[in-house]
Amino acid sequence: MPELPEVETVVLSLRDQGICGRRISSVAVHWMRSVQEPSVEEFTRILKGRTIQNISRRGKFVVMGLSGGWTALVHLRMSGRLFLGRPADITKHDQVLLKLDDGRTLRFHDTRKFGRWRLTQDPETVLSKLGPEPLEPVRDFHKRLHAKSRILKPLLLDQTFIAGLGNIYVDEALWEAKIHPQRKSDSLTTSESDALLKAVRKVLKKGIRNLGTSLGHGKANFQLPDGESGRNREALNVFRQTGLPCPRCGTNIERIKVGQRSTHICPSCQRKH
DNA sequence: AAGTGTCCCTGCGAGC
DNA sequence: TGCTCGCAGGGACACT
Repeated sequence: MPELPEVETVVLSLRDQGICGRRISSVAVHWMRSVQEPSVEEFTRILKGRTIQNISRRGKFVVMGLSGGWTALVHLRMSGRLFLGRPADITKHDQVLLKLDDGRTLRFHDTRKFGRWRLTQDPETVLSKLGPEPLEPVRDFHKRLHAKSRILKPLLLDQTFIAGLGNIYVDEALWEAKIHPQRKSDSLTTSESDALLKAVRKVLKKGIRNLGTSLGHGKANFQLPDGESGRNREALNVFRQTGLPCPRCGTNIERIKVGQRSTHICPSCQRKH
């Protein structure tokens, strides 16, 4: 499940492989709903002939700046991947294909078909709704936690509160900060809020260093654009570690439900009260 | 305002 | 072996 570190890894990798400056020579959309806006016809017509000028990340969005003032926003959701490869590599679940002028093809591969592309001249309409970037200076984190009375985990997953976190890194951060996911956001002390933000940064940076987390058994859900998979899975402390000893205290990790999401905690380190 | 339920999808593991 | 079934999960949206 691509979260901030996985999206960052994809962006850096595509940039590293020289995607910037390449011209899109043709476009093919195999699953219509992979394109959220505009219509598939317009999407294809507008993209064709444009140059990819830059690529970056905002929250979990891949942001591609194109010639002529257009921007492509790609959200990978559950299973989306972006590969740069030869046309011969094309496989079953490639939903959107951009053929480039150097002979390579940018492939949007998405087995579960939840991923979405948007092509817009005003990306801020979408991006301005996102909360702050956790790896940049975050102002008034404690104050913002106390401005609401929300259950902590769903709040951290809310992209308008803070951008880029998903199920994996929220569980890891809450464990790191020794805070129970069902605590109310306005119950945290200032030192707990500080510890939480530090923990969020720590787990995200570690995820990026490890080139992302690949899950699944054998088949990686997340892969780098060149087909390699991240190695952060081995670095996880609680996520999908149910029944295994907590690396800090040895108590068995438990799996609970918080807001319909499976959640992993150490019942000794993370107390509700 | 905060929380719950439903939908979108496919692959996988469990149970028979 | 081969089938069905339920689950996972980010985000949008309707509803309470």
